[in-house]
Order: sequence, then structure tokens, then C-alpha cells
Amino acid sequence: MSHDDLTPEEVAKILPPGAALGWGLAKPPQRGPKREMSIDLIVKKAVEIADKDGLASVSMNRIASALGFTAMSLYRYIPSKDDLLILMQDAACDISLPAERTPQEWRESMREYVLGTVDVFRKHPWYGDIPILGIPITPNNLRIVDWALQSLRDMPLNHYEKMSIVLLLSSYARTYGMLQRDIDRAVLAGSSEEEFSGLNYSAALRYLIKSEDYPNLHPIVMSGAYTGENEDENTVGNDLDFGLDRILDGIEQFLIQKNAL
Amino acid sequence: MSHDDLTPEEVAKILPPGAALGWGLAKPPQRGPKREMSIDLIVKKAVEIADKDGLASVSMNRIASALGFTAMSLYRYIPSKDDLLILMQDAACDISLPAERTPQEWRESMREYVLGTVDVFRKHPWYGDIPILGIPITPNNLRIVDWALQSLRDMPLNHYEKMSIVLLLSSYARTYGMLQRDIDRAVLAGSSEEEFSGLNYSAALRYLIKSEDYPNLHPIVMSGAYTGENEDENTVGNDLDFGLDRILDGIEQFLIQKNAL
DNA sequence: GATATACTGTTTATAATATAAACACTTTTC
DNA sequence: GAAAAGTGTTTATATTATAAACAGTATATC
Repeated sequence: MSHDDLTPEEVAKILPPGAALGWGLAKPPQRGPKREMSIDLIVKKAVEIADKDGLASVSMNRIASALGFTAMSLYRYIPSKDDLLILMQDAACDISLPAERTPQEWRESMREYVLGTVDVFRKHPWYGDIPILGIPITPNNLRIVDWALQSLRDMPLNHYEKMSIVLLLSSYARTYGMLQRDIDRAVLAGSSEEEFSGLNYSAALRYLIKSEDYPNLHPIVMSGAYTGENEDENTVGNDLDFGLDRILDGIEQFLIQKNAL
Repeated sequence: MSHDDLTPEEVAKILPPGAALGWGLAKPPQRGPKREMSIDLIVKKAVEIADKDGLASVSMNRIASALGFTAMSLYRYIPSKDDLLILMQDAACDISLPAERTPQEWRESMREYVLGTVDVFRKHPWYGDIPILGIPITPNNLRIVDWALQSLRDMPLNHYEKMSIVLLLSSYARTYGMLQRDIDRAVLAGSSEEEFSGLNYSAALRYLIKSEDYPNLHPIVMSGAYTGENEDENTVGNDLDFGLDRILDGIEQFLIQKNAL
């Protein structure tokens, strides 16, 4: 249980093939013709296509054609499309991390982490479309987890408390990353931010939302706040910052209660 | 802007077809043969299939076959699969809401809302697979938004502040709903909860996570806390409750600051 | 009652998907 | 030199959403 002496081959067998490839655990072939492609090249091209045209446009054929090969050739490098997705996900997590911060700057550090993670979703709008099949186990993804933990390093919290806080932050980052991405996407699709926020639907909602059926929502729709009209009257400002401030306040309460501050 | 006198037909034109159908804004056909199906029947069957075999198994052919018709017949009722997805989403939101609570019980009320929303994801594991294309605009979905607002009704907050808090809660519910669903899914797929939590990968991670590369994560992986070994040593308990408590604490701070309590 | 109109469900057709199987080559190992 | 392992390609399969054309049916208007 605690004494583990595994060979790289054994480790590769435990992990999903895509993850094993991400860790570079596949030993290069000894015989046969020289390879004309590489895993990196394939993943890079797949990411490029996804960035430009979305995850749905990433087909084996499209990738291979862009590289000047046939679809089937890719299977000599990556066993399935699911494994390719794992590799793409990890590639998107290959970001440069900011310098470490002092323990007193835990709030800034956490904010930096959340904003940095949101950025992954904005840079790679397809990132959130890949389903989560488990906890992070690929190298770059884990590097980000390590980054998130940095802000808590010297706090008198146990491992589980630290992980729960990181999970809370990463969840928040994921949600807002996807929200932000959806807005970007709607804007790009030409439907404009107005359509996304619901501005176009204002009139329809005013007709449909009766105060009998929706007593609490009714006044908000009527005021135009639900669909984001009169954005200048919005005292809250950025929703992302608002929610993040509440979460950081909540964490602060916990840290005080734990005598960690 | 504030004086809107729209006919149902005009409202139907503003909304996406799926949403218009959800609101019952399509006038029944006047001529032609009697319809042998109905929108409700189709959506119900689609939900049934998705619940059993996942969203990917919901094809026009599969739905129609299950009802004893051909795939193309469905297009006489719903113009596209995207519109069907909107209707499925709204159908999943057709849940029974608990009794109202007093203003002092705002914490319980919010908790109830979050847990109720998480339940939608667990009951309909496909729910989170449908991409969000904008703010809620369908009847049952908006009923849930109305429910969430109830806890804030008598608080001295403006519309934007209320919506931001609801967005924070609903985002949290979404994240944990999907997380919970992913765990359920992994268990169902036979890979067992252990595989999802990463227990199966413990040995591999202990080999891969070097303290030089992952200084903050290293001790957590080595202790087994990352992969959830020794769950009995976990002092935090349920991650969902932990994060929710932090968020509610953060909201409480905000309410105090606003003299709302 | 006749006819035009609107609507029904069906059949046929299309382009795209992941990937399995068989193939002819090529490089290394024995 | 022969065997083994690996290369990229060709061919084939089952599945997808939905467009177009069809024959039949119920209603509206003459």
C-alpha cells in the first residue's frame, strides 16, 4: 500500500491510455518504418481545429487531412478519440503560472488562480465540452491543482480541508469559465451579447411572466434587470467578481474559525 | 419599451421555436388528418430514453421507433433536435417545489434550493450535457429561478444583487449536480466509485507526482487524501455541504454588510 | 357537394461520423 | 536471410440529422 515500486510499464497499464500518453509513458517503437507524425503534432493540430471551429469539428478525418494523412493513420499514435480528448484537455492546461505569493496574500492568490482557470475556458472554448470522467490525473492539469494548493500551503488545515477548498474554487472557476465562454460563443455566432443575456427576449418575457405564477421573478423581469437592460443601473458590476468575493469571504470565515489567520 | 401589447403569435416569433413550444404558444393545426402523437408524448419518451441510456442515445430514430413511428414524423411536431433538447431540459425542470419559508430561514431555503437543483442532475444525468445557450426562458426553468428568489424576497437588496446571488447558488448547484452525476455515472458504468475518485490510480500517482514538480500536491497524494483513501479520516465530510456552507457564510457576510439581517 | 388548402406520416436520399480488417511496405532483431 | 514489429492506406460498416417528394385525409370556402 505505501511501498510502491512500479515500473513505467506498470504505471501505464493502471492509467487510461490517454493519460499514460500524456505522461510520456509509452515507450517508442523499436522496429518498423520511421514515424512521420507524433502525438504532440496530432494533439496540437486537434487543439488548433477545436479553437477555430469547435470541438464538434474535431474529427479524425479533419485532423489527419490537415496534416496530410488519412484518418486511420492517427490510430497508430492514439488508440481512440476519447484518448485524444484527454490529451487535448491536458494540452489546454499547459499554461504559464504566476510567481508564488506570500501566505498573507492568500486572497489575491486564490483570485489569480480562479481568473487563470477561467482564462483556459476562454482561450479554448471547447475545454468545458469535454466531460469530466474523474479527478485530474494528467500532468498539466495536476500542475494547476498544485498551483491552487499553493495559497493554502502554510495554513493549519488538514489535507481534506485543503482539497475541499480547492474543489470549491475550481468548481467556481469552471462554472464561470463556461458561462464566459458561452457569452463569447454567442457573440461570435453573431447573435450578439444582447441575445445571450436575453435582451432580445425582454418583450416576450414581460408578456409571459405573470405575477401570479412567478411572484418573485415578476418584478425583476418587469424592471428589465433579468435580461440586463439598463446595465448602467447594475450596482453589482461583474457577476464573476461578485460571486468570487462571496466565496472568498466564506473561506475567510472558515480560516478565522480554524485560527488559520 | 414598457408598453408591450404582443399577441401570442408575435411572442412565439421572438423566442426560439423550442421555447415557444414549451410555453404552449403554437396554435393547434386547423385542417389535415388527426395527429397521432403529441409534443408531450415525444418529449416524455425522449426523456425516458435519455434517463435510461444517456443523451447520446436519444436519436430521432430511436424516439420515433419507440413510439411506433418513423423518424421523420417527429419533425411534424418539433422543428429540430435542438428544439427537442430545449423541451427536454424544461421537462426535467418540472419538479414539485417545497413550501415557502420565513425570511429568517433564508439559509435553509437556499440550501433546499441547491439540493433540489442538484437532484435534477441526479434524476436526469443527461441534464448537464445540454449546452447552455442563454439565460433561462422556458416555463419550468423559470419557475425554479422564481423559487430561488423566494429566499431573498424581503431582503433590502436591489434586483441585480438578488440575481447575482441566485446565479452564484445556481452555478454551485450545477457544478455539484454534474459532479454527483459523474460519480453516479462512473459507478453505473461498473468502474465503481473507487475508479472515479481515483483510488485505482493511487499507486500510479504516487509514482508520478514528484515533490520537485508538485511541491504542494505531493504530500496530499502521498497521504492518500487526493484519491480518497482512508475516507474515515476525512474530517470535512461531504464536499457539497462544505462548499455550500462556505458560500452561505459568504452570503451572510454580504447580507450583514447590507444591513439585511 | 366539389374543390382548394393545409396537414399527416412515410419513403428515399445525402453527407458525415468512429473505427475494424486487410494490405503492401519498411525497419530492426535474431 | 528470415522473422517480427510497426508504418500509412484502402475498403467497409453502421449510425446520425434532416431535405424532398409522396399519397392520403380532414377542413374551409365556393
